[in-house]
Amino acid sequence: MNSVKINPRTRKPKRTAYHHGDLRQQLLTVAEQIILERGVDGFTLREAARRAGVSPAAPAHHFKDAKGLLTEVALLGFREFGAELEAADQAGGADPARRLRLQAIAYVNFALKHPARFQLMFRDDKHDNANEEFKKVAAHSYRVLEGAIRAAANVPPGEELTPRSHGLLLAAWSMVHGFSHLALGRGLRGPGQAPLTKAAMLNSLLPLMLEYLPSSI
Amino acid sequence: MNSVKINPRTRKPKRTAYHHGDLRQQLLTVAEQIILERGVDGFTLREAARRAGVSPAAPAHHFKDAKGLLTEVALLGFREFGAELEAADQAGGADPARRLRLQAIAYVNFALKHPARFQLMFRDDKHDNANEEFKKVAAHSYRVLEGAIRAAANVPPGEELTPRSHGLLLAAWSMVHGFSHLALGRGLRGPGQAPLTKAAMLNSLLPLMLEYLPSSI
DNA sequence: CTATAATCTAAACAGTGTAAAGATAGCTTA
DNA sequence: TAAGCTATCTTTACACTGTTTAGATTATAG
Repeated sequence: MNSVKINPRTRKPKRTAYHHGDLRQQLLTVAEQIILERGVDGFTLREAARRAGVSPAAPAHHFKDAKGLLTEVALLGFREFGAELEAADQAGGADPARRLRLQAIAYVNFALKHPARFQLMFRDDKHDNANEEFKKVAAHSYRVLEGAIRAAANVPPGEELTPRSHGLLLAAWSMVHGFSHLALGRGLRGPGQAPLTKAAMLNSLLPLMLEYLPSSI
Repeated sequence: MNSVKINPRTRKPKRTAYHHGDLRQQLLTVAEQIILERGVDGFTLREAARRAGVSPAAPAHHFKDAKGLLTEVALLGFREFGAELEAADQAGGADPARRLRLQAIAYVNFALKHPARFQLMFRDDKHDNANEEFKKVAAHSYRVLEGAIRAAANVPPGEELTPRSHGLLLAAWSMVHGFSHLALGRGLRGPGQAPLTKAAMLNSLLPLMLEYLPSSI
């Protein structure tokens, strides 16, 4: 029962059969590869079709259009993102400051590990932000952060955030979000404007900043 | 001597003469209008040429290509951005914490007032980041912030930033940069996921966050 | 086994950036 | 003033893009 039917076409992009067999999944896969190689804006639907070995019109049967495909990629990204934030949060145990700090590291770590995915996730013009499922998973990530803030500020779930705790949330979120964006651009430089490796940004720069992460109200 | 020859073609996009007379400047103007109306990715070189009333190939004589034109727009944006940061810095007087806070407000204010320009400025793929003049003006904005940090941390110019002051810089920069990005996306929401006006984000949300702006070392 | 639905291809259209070749106008120099 | 040179612009063309339409093929349900 647990045996999985492995479709040979899943592996070989160059197929000979008229029907692909697993096109939807493979389009998601190659889309991710493309935005990784060429950036979010380097993505083209035709290139995705090409890599999947199908005609340019084939994707339309699985996704409304290019935006629909990218929406799905972003959605999957948010799912993983939320899960990693949650794991970090739980690793923090009962210490709210530690929960917040580990979430912050996980946030930036995700951005640097999956740069294209991360950028896509926050590029509203590239996906359908009206999509219900998308809004749901995005909101979930937000709520993981909110959870740690509530713990730090002693605001029980259900109650509205106080102005001060709201400020704390904004400060923490903006910090990691801004750092991630700067790190993925040409923003962050080392001494003498030298570009930095991702490892350097994560292991050297980020800890310096996190000294200033507001962790209590 | 000081009388300025006003070229009528500067105002009327629909021109009849073969030569435009002020095409370079007008392309910069309409480019800014286009990215404001349609977003950074909504920009097309042909549309810019259309609005300037010239053929699709005309812009090539003033800018290498579409990227070249956008680079110039971003460069002009950075010039104004740097000037506004500098003005805010000076308005802070001798109080380092106040200098930092006013710069932070100016940073976010610029992003919300010129959303398209701001997004373009930090979209490395949309402009030629090897351009020397561009690097210069971008670096200038950075140095205005650095100045306030040096004052706050008591690090004289010339000396390298201490790790702690470097962290302070990263924290402040990331905060305002991240807030700006979230504010321009669909990230920041009010109670009940309701979208917020720019005024609300600037006047209600931002001050809450700035309570946590690290202002001393 | 057949009808229907799902999935794909082929062809076409309007749009894009940019390159090449030619037209026009402004400017310099005699 | 006239000639020639250079800057500026147009026309045309090409290779892309996303998406639509009509038709081909295959899978599947009855």
